[in-house]
Amino acid sequence: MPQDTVSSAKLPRVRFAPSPTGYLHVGGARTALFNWLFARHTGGTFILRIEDTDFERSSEEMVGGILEGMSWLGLDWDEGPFYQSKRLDLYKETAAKIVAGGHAYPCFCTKEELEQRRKEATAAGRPPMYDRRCRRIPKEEADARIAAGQPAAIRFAVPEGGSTSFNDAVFGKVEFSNAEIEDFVLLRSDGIPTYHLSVVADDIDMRLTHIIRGADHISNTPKQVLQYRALGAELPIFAHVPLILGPDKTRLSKRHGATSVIAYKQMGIVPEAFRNFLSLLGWTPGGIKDENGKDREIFSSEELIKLFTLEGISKSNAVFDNDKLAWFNTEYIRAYPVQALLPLIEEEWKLAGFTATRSKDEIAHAIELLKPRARNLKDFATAFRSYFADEYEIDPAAAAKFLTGNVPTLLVELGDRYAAAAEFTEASTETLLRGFAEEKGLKAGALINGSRVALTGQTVAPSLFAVMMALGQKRVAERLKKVPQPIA
RNA sequence: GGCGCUAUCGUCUAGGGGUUAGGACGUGAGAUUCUCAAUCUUAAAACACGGGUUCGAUUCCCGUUAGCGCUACCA
Repeated sequence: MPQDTVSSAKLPRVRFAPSPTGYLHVGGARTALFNWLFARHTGGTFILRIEDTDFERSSEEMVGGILEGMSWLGLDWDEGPFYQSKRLDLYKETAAKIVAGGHAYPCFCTKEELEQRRKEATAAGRPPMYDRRCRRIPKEEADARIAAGQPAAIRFAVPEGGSTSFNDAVFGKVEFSNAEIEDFVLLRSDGIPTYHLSVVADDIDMRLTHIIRGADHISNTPKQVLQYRALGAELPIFAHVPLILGPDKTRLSKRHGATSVIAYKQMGIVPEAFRNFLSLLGWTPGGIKDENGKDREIFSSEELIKLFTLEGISKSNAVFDNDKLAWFNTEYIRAYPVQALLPLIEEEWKLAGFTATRSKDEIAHAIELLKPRARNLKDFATAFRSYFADEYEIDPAAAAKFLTGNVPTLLVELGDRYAAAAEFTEASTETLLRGFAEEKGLKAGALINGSRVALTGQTVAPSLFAVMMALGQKRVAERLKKVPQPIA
């Protein structure tokens, strides 16, 4: 046995820390997924932390939405959810420690004053950074003003010279001149921490080892590094993940359509498909070949966990491609065993207020038949309705294409033949139809296509005789006899 | 504007000092003729630009351009 066995203290601890100011969006979900994958890959701990210190914009409802999205994606966490709103004491203590160390000071400027000065600075072409005027207030005076009840925010005293850098696991060394970093607010005058303080306080308190988050946080990182130093805490490893963009290459937002993860569920996307698709946005296992020597794209959760590394994260932003997601979805639906698909389909039926009037076996048979042609779970409640219930619409376009001439009339007669047929197998139904077509002197194809529309209401369907087997003799006969006749 | 980051087909990406620059999605064409958004075959499609370094750069370095991010008592 190696004497230096892995102690649990060494295992990675990571977190997903959404702000409940909206539903779980695609970008957040991807961040959560990467953290989860990393934790599961390394045997580490995945923590969920709700960053709800913006009381005006946060809501419990949004927390519920985020949790719902996480569970839909199958991302389970080991600790939490922790709520920052319940940990305010920790932030106050942390701020006090930074002040005590001489790295922060009270600031008496009001929000209005600051805004005014910022406006002036911008107008004058100067950088709109805080001018640090309160930093020069003597300690006695500051103490006196606080004692007198004047509200004060706590600002971090950023070093005047030099630079602050960190080694990012994705981007490498990133350096910022301290002159570019303003004396940011740690604690607001009402005692509520800002993001800058609460992340650091929590990340230290929760003993996080790796901070995997969106690249939009790169610019914030030096502010956090400064606090780690002021607190004498060990720096975690930062890994910034490139952003997900819309088709127009701007940051993905509502303008691009669905951004909430739950919206994809509602569109009939299978969670594993979504997860697989998301995992490959901004990350690559590095050219894993399939048996044909082609790069693989379909990976099970287990494979993803096994393959995931921080090194595989790419540096450039990725565009969210709905077409590719749709492809993953069809691949997953196709590959799913019926038994796995059934509960998902049943949920769709429920949502559509639909009741399948079929036996379990008939349902399973139909699903198996339909899987290769499904684009999403919704299809089973809409386009494929005729396989599961007897009320269904005939697509007018399909009727216009194939229920023409004397075909409808002949289909009625064909219905009688099927009703009277002694045998009803895939082979026998085909023989019967082809014989009937020959007898009537027209191409079998015309009757096949017409039958398909009459039987399913659709032009997209499996092989007609397979469809007949799924429907059964009685329904085939009835539906053919009920085929709508052309009005003229 | 300032600061930071990035740059391979339309999109996701593999690759990496010498390659016919590979795959996938999407798109085009053909096949199947029992339809189809299914299936099969096939085609078009990329190293942003300019300088270096080098025998040789798509690959390494610098610059330009473009894109994105940050620039709050939001997170």
